Amino acid sequence: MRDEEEELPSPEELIPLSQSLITPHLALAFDLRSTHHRNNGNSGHRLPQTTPPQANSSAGDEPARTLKRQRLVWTPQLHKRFVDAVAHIGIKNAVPKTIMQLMSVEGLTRENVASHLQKYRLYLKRMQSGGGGRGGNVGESDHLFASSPVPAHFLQQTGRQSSDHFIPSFVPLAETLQHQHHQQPSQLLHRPISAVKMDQSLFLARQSQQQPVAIVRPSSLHLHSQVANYANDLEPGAKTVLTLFPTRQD
DNA sequence: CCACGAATAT
DNA sequence: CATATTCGTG
Repeated sequence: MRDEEEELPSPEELIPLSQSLITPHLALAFDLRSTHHRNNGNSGHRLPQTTPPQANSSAGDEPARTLKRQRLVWTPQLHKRFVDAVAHIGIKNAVPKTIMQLMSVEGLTRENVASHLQKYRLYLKRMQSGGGGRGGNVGESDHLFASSPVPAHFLQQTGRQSSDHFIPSFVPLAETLQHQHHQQPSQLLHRPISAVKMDQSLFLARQSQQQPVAIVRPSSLHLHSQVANYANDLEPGAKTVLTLFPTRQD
């Protein structure tokens, strides 16, 4: 009944959703002083990321220069959101933009998702290639992906069947989410999250590079209704999947 | 022109 | 190896 996932069920899991990318500055702060729940209260941080390499010098709302986007670190939690999103729109409809919207992670770009999606697909493929057998598939390299259960239907389909079926009506979640509590980005960071964990340090540690890394942390309120719901449904063995999408495989 | 995705670069 | 960026295609 239970799977053997869950590497570190940190409070973050329990915390509602919505995560935001925090700035490199903060990331560095974490890196330097590990165990400190320094009130980063700093909410004034905006993502340097929204910076298209060029143009935009007019509107005056985007810093637009001098800052480049940091490498995004996909934490298990973030990946979970990713998988949840993909699972619910159906892997068939899972394209970067849609996924990005469903995830509702501030600062997440389509490119970020596209890149991750590409890798995720490879992972799924690899998994099929020897899923039950031993032999080199699913190795140590898949840690991240292994941290989230694969919704059962992502695989297979070597043949190309009609997986086109009904797409649940709650798909437009993205928009629902947005008009639910859409707060301004800046406000999201205002929360005095007490549960900020240091797993992030782990990820930072993996980065031997000197480039600043953007990490994510669970933020505060914000969308928790529906997203949370579908997150629960992820558990296999329950009523799950059928409501979500076609379990068409043969 | 935009978005996707495979290939390629860092 | 993980993520970003490029590039061809639809």
